Amino acid sequence: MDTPFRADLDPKILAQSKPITVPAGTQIFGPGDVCDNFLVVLDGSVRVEHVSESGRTLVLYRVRPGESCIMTTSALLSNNDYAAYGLAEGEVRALAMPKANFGKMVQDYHAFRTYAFDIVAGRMVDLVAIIDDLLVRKIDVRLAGWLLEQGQTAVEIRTTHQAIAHDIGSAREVVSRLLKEFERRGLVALARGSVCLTDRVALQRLALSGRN
Amino acid sequence: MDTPFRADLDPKILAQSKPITVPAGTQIFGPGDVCDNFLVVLDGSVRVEHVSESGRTLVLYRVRPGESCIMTTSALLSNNDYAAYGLAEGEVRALAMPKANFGKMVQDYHAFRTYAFDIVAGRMVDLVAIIDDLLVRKIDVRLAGWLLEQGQTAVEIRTTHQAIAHDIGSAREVVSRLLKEFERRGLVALARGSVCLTDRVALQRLALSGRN
DNA sequence: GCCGCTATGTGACCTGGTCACAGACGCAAT
DNA sequence: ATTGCGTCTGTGACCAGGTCACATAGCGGC
Repeated sequence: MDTPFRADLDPKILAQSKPITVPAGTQIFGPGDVCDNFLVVLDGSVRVEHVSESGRTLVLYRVRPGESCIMTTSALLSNNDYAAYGLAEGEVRALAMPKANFGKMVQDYHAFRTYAFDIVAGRMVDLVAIIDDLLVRKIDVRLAGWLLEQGQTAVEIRTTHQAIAHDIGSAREVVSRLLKEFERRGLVALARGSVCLTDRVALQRLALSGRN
Repeated sequence: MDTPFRADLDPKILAQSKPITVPAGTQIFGPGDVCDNFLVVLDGSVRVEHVSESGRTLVLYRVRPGESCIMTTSALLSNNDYAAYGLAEGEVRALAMPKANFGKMVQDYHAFRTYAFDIVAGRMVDLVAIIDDLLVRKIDVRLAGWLLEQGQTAVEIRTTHQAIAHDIGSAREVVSRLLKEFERRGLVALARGSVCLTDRVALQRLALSGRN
């Protein structure tokens, strides 16, 4: 995906925002970091996690190609320090724009402003969706949805129950139990470190059942 | 509280954003509404509630004097329709700024931009705090915190268990049970439609116990 | 008083998070 | 291959809290 405002980029500013590449697993930003760049992800994705006061971590959302870490940026622009980590999932290529240039862009380009608002609003919606999920959606439904999302391209998903639990905001034991149950019902096949989707249709049905 | 960017207001724009007053209980905006004004609350507060697909409602945050409904505004600016209600709690006085003027302000005034980012970042933090609460904070702790917050000025809080439950994202029965328990322990005194705080210190201790 | 409405109390039940611990698998060193 | 260790997975017991069903209690209008 291309950055949607690319056509509007001032060549001078574009020249000043350099492309960067970070290896998989890098912590791109952390709580307390001073972030003086506005990042637009070009390739790969950045997982943004919140760290609660109790030390528990929770996946808030993922920054995908064409999107930006504007939450952190705006948090820092507004002197609101915000306890979140950004972790590179896979190798990440991104465009780094110095803070000053970001300000100029917001000021000068209507399209860029709209883009920024889009991102912010999208994040808001993400967060509210999480709240919604936590309050009303059953975990089996969330799990089924997660499996389908991860398994769009391949049948096998390589991950651990622990990681899944972390992603959907639940506990490892619960995920283990549910996956076992799914396996009993023939929806998935389990192996150490992997889950294979064997009945997407049934999973789909389950995932959608919580939506109405 | 005064709007913090007042000094920066272009007189022409200020002239175009008219003060409005709405009576208590008014629904200021609702899902599907076209919001073509940027609102800054001057007096009173606006409760913003999200409506989940299942029909359940949840209090997201309150817009207090000096703050604005920018979430909805930004959602609309970015063509992201967002299922939320805004309800006037008490009589609300506000400054309504037409959308076009808002755009101009963002473009022209650095201080206004910062203000806008502040609000957005603040809302983000609010939402994340809710998620945090839902995941880790025990309900008795949340209830104690809520009681202290509401009872800052008076000893008696006039409300129903149902309303409290709605506010802290729990169920009426749970609130009833906990309040009864609090009463047994001498922290509060209960009557139909009211809760009196009788031992703030103990409540404080309880409210803080979940924070570390 | 009586009626009707809303607020509150309570028990039974279910989901899901926590704790404790037991296996099972995978890999490396010997 | 065997042993050992670390990680991943399975499982039972328990608890907090949400849901359901219904009982009761306060309060205003008649």
